[in-house]
Amino acid sequence: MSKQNENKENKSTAYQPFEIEEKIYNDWLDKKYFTADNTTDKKSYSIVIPPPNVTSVLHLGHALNNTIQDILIRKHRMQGFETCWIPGADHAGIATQVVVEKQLIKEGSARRDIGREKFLERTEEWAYSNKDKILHQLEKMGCSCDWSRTAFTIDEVRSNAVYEVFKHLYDKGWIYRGHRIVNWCISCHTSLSDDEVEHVDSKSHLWYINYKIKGSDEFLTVATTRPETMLGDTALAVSPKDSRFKKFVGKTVILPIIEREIPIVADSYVDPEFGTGVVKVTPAHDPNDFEIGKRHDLEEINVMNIDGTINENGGKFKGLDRYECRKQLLAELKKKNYLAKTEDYDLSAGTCYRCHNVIEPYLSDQWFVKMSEMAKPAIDAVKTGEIKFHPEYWSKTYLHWMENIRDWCISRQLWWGHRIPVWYAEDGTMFVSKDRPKAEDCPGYDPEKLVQDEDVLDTWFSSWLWPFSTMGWPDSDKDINAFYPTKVLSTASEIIFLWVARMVMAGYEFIGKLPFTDVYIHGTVRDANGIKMSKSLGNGIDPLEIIDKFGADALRISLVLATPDGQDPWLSKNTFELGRNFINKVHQVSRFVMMRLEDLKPDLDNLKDDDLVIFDKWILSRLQRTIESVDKSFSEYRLSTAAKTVYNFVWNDFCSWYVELIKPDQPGGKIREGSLHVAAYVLNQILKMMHPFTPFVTENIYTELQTQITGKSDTILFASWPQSDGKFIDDNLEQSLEQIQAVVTAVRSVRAELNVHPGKKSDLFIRVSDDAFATLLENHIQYFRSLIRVESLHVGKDIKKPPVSASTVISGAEIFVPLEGLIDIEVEKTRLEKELINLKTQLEKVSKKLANPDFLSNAPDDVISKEKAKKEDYQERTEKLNKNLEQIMGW
RNA sequence: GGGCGGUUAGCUCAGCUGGUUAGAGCACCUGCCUUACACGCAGGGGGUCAUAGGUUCGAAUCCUAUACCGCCCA
Repeated sequence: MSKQNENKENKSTAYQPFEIEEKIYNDWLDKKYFTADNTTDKKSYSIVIPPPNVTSVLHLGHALNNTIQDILIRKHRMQGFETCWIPGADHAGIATQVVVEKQLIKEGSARRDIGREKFLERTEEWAYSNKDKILHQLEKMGCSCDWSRTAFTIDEVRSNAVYEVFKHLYDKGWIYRGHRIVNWCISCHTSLSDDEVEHVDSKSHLWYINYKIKGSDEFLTVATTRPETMLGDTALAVSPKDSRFKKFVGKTVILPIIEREIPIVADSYVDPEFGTGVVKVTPAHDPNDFEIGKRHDLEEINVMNIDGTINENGGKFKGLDRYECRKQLLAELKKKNYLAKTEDYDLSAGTCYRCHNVIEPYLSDQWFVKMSEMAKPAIDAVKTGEIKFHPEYWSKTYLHWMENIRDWCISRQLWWGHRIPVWYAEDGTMFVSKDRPKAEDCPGYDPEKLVQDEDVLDTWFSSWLWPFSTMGWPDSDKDINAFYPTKVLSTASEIIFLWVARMVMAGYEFIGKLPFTDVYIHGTVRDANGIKMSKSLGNGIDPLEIIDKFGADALRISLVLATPDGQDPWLSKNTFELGRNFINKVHQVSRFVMMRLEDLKPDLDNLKDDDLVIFDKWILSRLQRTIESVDKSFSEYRLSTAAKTVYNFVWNDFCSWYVELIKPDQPGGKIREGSLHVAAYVLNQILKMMHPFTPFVTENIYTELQTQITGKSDTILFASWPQSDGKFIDDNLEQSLEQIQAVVTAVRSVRAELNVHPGKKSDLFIRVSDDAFATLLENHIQYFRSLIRVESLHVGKDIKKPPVSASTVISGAEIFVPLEGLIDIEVEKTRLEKELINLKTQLEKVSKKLANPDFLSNAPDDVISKEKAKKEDYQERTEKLNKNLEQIMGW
C-alpha cells in the first residue's frame, strides 16, 4: 500500500456498519415494528420460519434461508401488507437427547441413573436456553420476525396441537401400532423413519456362503452383504420361475455353524439374476425377508440387542458387536469350507442422519401413521398448481415421493419429546387421550393404574403442524383467521419430504386448507471447492464472523448475489467483499447527493417533470425499467436476479453515468437544481428497492435523508415500495444517451491506449454523419466534458481531421483527438489495424448472411433490415478507418 | 437401476419465447490520490459456449445420443 493510501485510510469515509446495525435493530424492536396485528383489515402476508434445530448454531444455510424470508417479508411490508413472520425452533428429539446424555457421561452419570423426570428437567433447561441463543443470532442478521409469536415445537401450545392430532388420527384409524421391521440406530437406540435415513455409498463385499441340503452332498450358495444376520436365518428362498432350483423347493438345508434345519421356499420376490438366485431369509433383520416370512409363515428370530451386539440367539457369538461377529463368523465359515467366495461390492448403506452410524433393520413394536389418504389432496394441490414450487422442477421430486408414500414410523425410543398419549391397562387395553384418562374415559379400569407408553413421538410429528400450531391451533383461531394460510415456505431441497410434503398433508387434514401457496427451494451452501459445508468437515463459514467483519447487510446481499436462482452457491470468505463494496458504494453516493443538496428540499416521493434535461429524463427512464424488472424477478422468486438488477442500476447507471454527468464542469461548481431533485428522488427509490436486501444501511441513509429534508426522521420499513411509471420510459432518449456514452467511451479508450495522463485536457473533433447527432452532442457538451477532459469541442458533418491526431470510428461518427507530440505512430497504427480486423470479420459475417437467398426469403423483415443496417454501418466504419490508417502511413 | 439438475472467460455465474460484435463480478495487465467512493475510477487482454449428430435461412439457446460432475430415490 502506498503512503498516500495509508493516509487516506486514516480519514477513511468508508461505511462502518457495526454500531449502526445494533442501534437500528434495537430501535425497531422498541417500536414493535415487527409485531403483527391480527385485527387489521389490511391484506396479510405471512411466513413461518422453518424452525431451526435447537442444537444447531446459525450457519450459512440458515443465513441464506432467513435472508430470503426477510427479503420477502420486508418487501411486502413496504407494499402495505400486514406481515407476520413467525420464528421458532424445533426441539430435535434425538440430537438434543444425545447432547445432554454426553454431558451426563462427562459428569460420570447417565440418563438412567438420574431417571426420566430429572433428565427431562435438565434437557428442557438446556433446550430453552439454546433456542434463545440461535434465535438471537437471527436478530443479528436483521430478521424482522415477530418475536412476540416465537414458538417452540415442545412448548405447551405446540404440544397441545401434537396430542390433538394424534387423537384425531387414531380415532380415524390412521394411527396404528405394528410389529414391523424399522430402521434402527444402534447408537441412538431408537427407530427412525425412512426419511431420517441417509444412504452412503461404500466399498464392501458380497460373501458367497454354502448351505448344505439336508441328507445330500449338494448345497445351495447364497450371496449376502450382511453375513452376520445368518444367525437369524429361518429359510432360503428361490424364484418360483427359476428352473435351476425347482427340485430343491420343499427340501431343507442345514444352516452352517448354527446347524439349524431351515426350509427352502419359492417366493416371487427373489430375483433370479441377482447373486446366485438363492437368497437367505432373515425375517427379523430385513424388511423384504420379513414379508417373505409372513407369506411362508416363517419364524422370526431376532439375533441382535438394541446396541447392535449379538444376543443369546446368536449362540457362541453372543455379546459380540455386529461387525466383530461378522469377522469371526466369516473366519469360521472359511475354515469350515462354507465360504465359497468373496467379491468386491459397492454398497449403499443406510445411516442415521444424526449420528451417521449404519442403521440396522430391526424388528420391533412401533407406532405408524397411514399416509395414503392424506397424500391425495397433497398430490392434487401441486398437480393443479394450487401450490407452486420455485424452481418448478422440484415439484417432480415432491410428487414422486408423494405418489410412492409409505407409512410413517412416528415412535422413538427416547425420553426427550412428546410422550405418546397412549395409556395401557394391565390386560393390554389401550386408551388414547391428550391427558391421563379420567375414570369416565376408561370404564372398568382404575385410571391411576394405567401406564403411559414409554416412547415419544418423532420430532417431525410436531414440525409438520408448524404452519398452524404456531398460530395457536386448535385452541385459538385469531391468528389462523388473520394469517393462515401462509404465503411461502422457504427451505433447502433436503427438507422437501421431512417438512414441505408433510406440512401440506397436515394443512389439508387438520385445517382443511393448504399451509402455503408457494414453496421456494434455495440452493445448498457449498465451499469454494463445491463441497457441501458441514460441521463435521469443518469447511463451514461462520455467518457471525462475517457479520463482525463486514456487517449483516454485506452478509445478506452477498449471499443473495452469489446464490444463482435455483442453484447451489459456492462461497468463500472473500465472496462477502462483493456486498461490502456495494454497500459502501451506496453509502458514498448518498453522502455525495446529500452534501450537494445543501439547503435544497426536494420532494422525494413525487417528481415534478419540468426543468429536466436529457440526463435526468434518462435516469428516470432507466429507473422505471429497473423497477419493472425487479418486480418481475420477485414475482418469479428470482431474488438473485432482482438483487443484480438493482446492483447494476445503482453502480452503472446511477453512479458511473448519471452522477458523473450532473457533476459541474469545474470543481466547486453548482449542480443544476433540477438534476439535484432527480438525484435525490432516484436515490430515495434506490434505498427503498434495496431495503429488503440491506435493511440497516438503507434505514440509516433514509432517516438521514428524511431528516435533512423534512426535519423528521421517518423509518424506511413502511415506506412505499417503488412503482414503475410508464410515462418516464423513453426509448429514443435512451438511444441518444447510448450515443453520447459511445462517444465518451471511445474518447476515453483512445486516450488510455495512447497513455494520455487522465488529468491532461485535450481538444476533440467529431465528424458526424447526421445533423441530429451533431445537435445532440453540441447541446450537451457542457454536461459531459468533465468525463473526457475536453478543452474545446468541434462537432459537425464536415469537420476536418486535425493533422496529428488519434482517431477512432464509432457508429455515425469519427472521433479525432489531436495529440501532438503524444502519438506514437506505431502504437496508433497497431490500434487502428486491430480495430479494422475486428470490423472486417463482422462485415464478412453479415455480408455472407445477406448474400444468402434462403435467409432473405425466410427471415422476418425486421431481422433483415437490422442486418442491412449493420452492414452499412460496418462498411462505413471500415472505409473511414481505412482512410485514417492511410493517413498515418503518410506521416 | 430410475429420476432431477449442471457443463459458457483462470474462478463463480447471467444469457427467459432461436437472429447480441456471447455479458457480469472476482482474478489478471496498464494508467490514475479526477469535484462521493482506492471497499475506488478509467482503459485493456482473455471464450472453437463439454462432445457428436440432427432440426433450421440461422443454434450457447430447440431435439437426440455420449461423456463428465452433483443431488435425490431404490
